[in-house]
Amino acid sequence: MPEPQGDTEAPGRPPRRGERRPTMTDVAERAGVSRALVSLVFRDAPGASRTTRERVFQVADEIGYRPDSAARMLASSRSKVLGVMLTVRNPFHADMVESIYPVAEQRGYEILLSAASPTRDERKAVDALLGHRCEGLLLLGPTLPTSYIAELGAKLPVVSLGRRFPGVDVDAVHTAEAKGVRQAIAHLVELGHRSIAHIDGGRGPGSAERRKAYREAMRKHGLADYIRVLPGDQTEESGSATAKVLLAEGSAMPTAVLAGNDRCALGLLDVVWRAGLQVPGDLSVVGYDDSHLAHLSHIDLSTVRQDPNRHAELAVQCVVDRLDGVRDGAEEFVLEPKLVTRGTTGPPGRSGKMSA
Amino acid sequence: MPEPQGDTEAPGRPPRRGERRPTMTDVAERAGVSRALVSLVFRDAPGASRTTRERVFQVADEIGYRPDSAARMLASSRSKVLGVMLTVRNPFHADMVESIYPVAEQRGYEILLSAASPTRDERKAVDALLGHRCEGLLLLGPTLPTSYIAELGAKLPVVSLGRRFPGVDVDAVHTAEAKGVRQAIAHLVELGHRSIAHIDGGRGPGSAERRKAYREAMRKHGLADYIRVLPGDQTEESGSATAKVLLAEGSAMPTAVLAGNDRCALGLLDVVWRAGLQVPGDLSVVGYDDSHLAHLSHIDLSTVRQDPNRHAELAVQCVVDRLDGVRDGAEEFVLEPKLVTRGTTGPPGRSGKMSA
DNA sequence: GCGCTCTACTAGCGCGCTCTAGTGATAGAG
DNA sequence: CTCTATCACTAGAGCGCGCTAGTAGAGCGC
Repeated sequence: MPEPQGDTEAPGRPPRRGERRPTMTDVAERAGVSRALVSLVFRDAPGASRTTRERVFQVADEIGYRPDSAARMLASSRSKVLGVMLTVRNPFHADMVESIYPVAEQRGYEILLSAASPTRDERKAVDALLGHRCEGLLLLGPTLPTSYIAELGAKLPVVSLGRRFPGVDVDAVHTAEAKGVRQAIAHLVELGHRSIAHIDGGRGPGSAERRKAYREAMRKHGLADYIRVLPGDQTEESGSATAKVLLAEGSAMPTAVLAGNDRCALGLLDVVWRAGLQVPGDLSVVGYDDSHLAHLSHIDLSTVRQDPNRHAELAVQCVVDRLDGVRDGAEEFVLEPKLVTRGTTGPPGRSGKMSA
Repeated sequence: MPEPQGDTEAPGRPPRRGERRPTMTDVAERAGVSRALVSLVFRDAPGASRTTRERVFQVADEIGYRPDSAARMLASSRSKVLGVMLTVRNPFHADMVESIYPVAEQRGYEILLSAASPTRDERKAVDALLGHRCEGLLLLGPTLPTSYIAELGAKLPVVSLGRRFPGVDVDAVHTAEAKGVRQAIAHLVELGHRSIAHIDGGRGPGSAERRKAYREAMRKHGLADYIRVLPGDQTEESGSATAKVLLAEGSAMPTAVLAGNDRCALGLLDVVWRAGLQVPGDLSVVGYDDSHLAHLSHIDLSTVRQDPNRHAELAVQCVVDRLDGVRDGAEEFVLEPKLVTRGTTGPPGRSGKMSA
């Protein structure tokens, strides 16, 4: 029976659930000023006295007025909204989203989240954002084809986090993958490891660079013979699957593994622990991302830190600067990674449980 | 009418950055019909011939027209948008979000995501959604005070997932916590366990019910003396912390644990595995949620399944029905949980590694 | 011819806001 | 006294769309 609306007559009719949401006009009337003045106050624009300002805010609060962003963006043709496309399961994305909110807010932008998932591809997620008039897009680890990214980039400021799109007019923020890998390998070598394997990240962001850097770093340390890239992707599944493969090798297995990312490292660790091996005694493990997972005290994963905060900050700044017309050409922000050594790395010292 | 734009007339070319985005009027002009007709076509309303319909769509496609949701919701005073508040790190939330999208789409609604996090409380997340004119709200495991929920519920249709708010005019979708717990305990008892502990979920959704049900189930099985509720919350940290406490007890530790949720179970498992104990030989573990994590082959967690798909379906239907005026009083949808036995539960049979 | 219905389409108001171009009112400068 | 400057505020035109009321024309029976 309570149908939404449609009958616009009868100004004083008792509205049902949720009474007509108060508008600027309501505030203006109640405060005894013009609608324009209220608008002024809410936009924090100059031209209103202190007292009036306060009264307007007070009245607004009383009647529960809240500016309508739809009308606002229609009228201003600026939405002040940035769209964020993410994969809802990815913990590193979660970290970044958390950081994006405050940074955007400080710059005066709102955030709209749109999730990609197996049943909802990235294109769809982006489409939703565009429909909501986002002025700029932050794409977290996009796997969209370059041509599509280029098309997007032609329409509005776009920044890709974690993946580069060379030759396309789109900004990118990512870490110097090679450096992180070099640090990780150097650390392991210093601890005395020689047989260091790498679980590949597949088509995931940064994987190609990491793979390449791994090979180079190994060669640089004179360990070319130990180079071993295990196929995988950036999921727990691939980590655990690889773990099983390695465990089957018994004493021939590597003494250290550099995983494609933290999730992968996690999957590997679980299986290894479960098999009764000691970490790092029997196997040292290094992750990549330093996502929330790695911090967890029971995991205590050595990993390559990619500062999600800094990523977020740069990405937002990137887009906002472009919107303000500060910058124009595509730019690439390369962040310094940092190896964080925690409890999953140590000298190779077999504990004798190898065939457990 | 100001002329469209001075230097940007070039049909067929994708719009350059900063170029005025095409409107309905543009489509109408180009197709040689009225604006109203275009509107008609895009709303899929009757009153346009097949041929016209097709031409309009084709022209729209050519110039890259995309309906502006802001204008749309302003004009119709219906946004056709449902807001979803979630905790970005929660895997069970991720599962639900994935299911919510298709269900909402099918019902003709869009979804707006807003994340709560340690640095962005739920109120703020909800505020953002309201500002975007959501017609209804889906709150995933809200921890907001009842009074605030009631306030929200008075304004618009709200459904809470996983947490009940008795006495408030707000719908709720949750599983029959007690049943799930009973099943889990029965399963463990049947396997021969007597000393079954429960890690509490703290203030998390469903925790109170689970705790109570645990106590009752234990009593029912004549195991009142073994009742043991360990303080915790619904994070990995609490699982691992509890694991350490239990491990310190040596042979006095319980033979089975019912965790507050899957994340908690995970934290516990990692520590237990790492300590070299066998699961389920030394300890059986049951989670709660059957989130994505539990499925992972290397975890293979026995857990109480809460169907996220069904949750999503019911929740969306709940809100939509209320919006359509089908229903009015607060309703509670209680779903049947289902114990899923996987690899982390088995008969208690100490493997002798207890002091590892 | 007339009225009637049905289909295909159009005119134009207004959703809640922003923003430009104003209006007075007061104050100091010449 | 007039002239300009500044401040506090207002009028009113849209932003892109939905939607109601309307029109034009075709078809049909009488």
